[in-house]
Amino acid sequence: MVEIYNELSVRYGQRNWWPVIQGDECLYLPEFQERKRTPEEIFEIITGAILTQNTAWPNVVKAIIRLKQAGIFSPADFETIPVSELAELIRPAGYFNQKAKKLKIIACFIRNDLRGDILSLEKFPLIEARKKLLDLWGIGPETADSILLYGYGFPVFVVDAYTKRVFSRLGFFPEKSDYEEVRQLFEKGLPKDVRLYREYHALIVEFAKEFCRKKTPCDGCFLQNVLFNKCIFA
DNA sequence: CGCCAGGTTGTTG
DNA sequence: CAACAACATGGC
Repeated sequence: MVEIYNELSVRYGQRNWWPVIQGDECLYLPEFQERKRTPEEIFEIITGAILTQNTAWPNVVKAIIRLKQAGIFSPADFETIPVSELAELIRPAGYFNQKAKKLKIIACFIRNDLRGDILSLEKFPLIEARKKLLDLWGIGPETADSILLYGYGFPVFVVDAYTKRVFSRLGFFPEKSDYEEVRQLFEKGLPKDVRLYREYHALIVEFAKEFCRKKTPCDGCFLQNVLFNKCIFA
C-alpha cells in the first residue's frame, strides 16, 4: 500500500489537490498543503465535488467559471436563484438538472444545519460530520469524503472508480467491492495522515488516466513490477 | 460515431 | 441486496 504510493509519488510528484479556479484557470497550489481552506474555498470544493460526479473535470471547470462570471457563487446565491437558471449555468458539467437540485440542497444545509457557518462542520467528530453529509440527497460516499478530506482536512480516504479499478487489477480486492470495505483497507494500511490521503488519491487518478483505462488495460503498467519485486525480495 | 469521465438515486427481480 | 436504468455534456 505504501510502496505503491512511493512509486506513484516518484513518478508524478506533488499533485496539490484540490484545485481552485481563478479567472479562467484551474490551479493546483502547494500552499494548500500548509494552510486550512477558507470558507469560500470550502464552498468551492463542495460545489466542485458535486459537479464532478461521473463527469470529466474540464467540464466542471467550465461550469464553475460560468457561475462565477454570473456572480452566483455563495450558498445564499444558490438558494436565491431559480433552480432552472442554476441548471442553465452549470450545463457544461452534465446532469445539470440533478446537480442544480443538489447545489440547492447543500446551500440549504449550510444555512440551516450549519447556521450559515460553513466552518462549523469541522467542529464535529468525523463520524457525525460524515453522516450529516451522507444524509443529504445527492451526496454519496465519495462526494462526502472528498469534501471532508479536501475541504475540511478530516482523515478519510477517498475511494473512486479509479481506485477500485487500479487496485482490483493489481489483485488487492474484487472490482466491485463495497465502498466502505475499500476505504477501510486503505485507512488500515496507511498512516493516518491527511496530506498522505490527499496526495495518494490524486496520484491514483493521475496514474489511472494514463495507464489504467477501461480499454487497453495494464499496458505499460509499472506498478505490477513494484508488487512483483516486493514479493521476491520479501 | 461510440466510449468515457474524480457518482448517486430510484426501480426491479 | 445485487443488477440495472436514468441522468447529460464535452473531448478524443
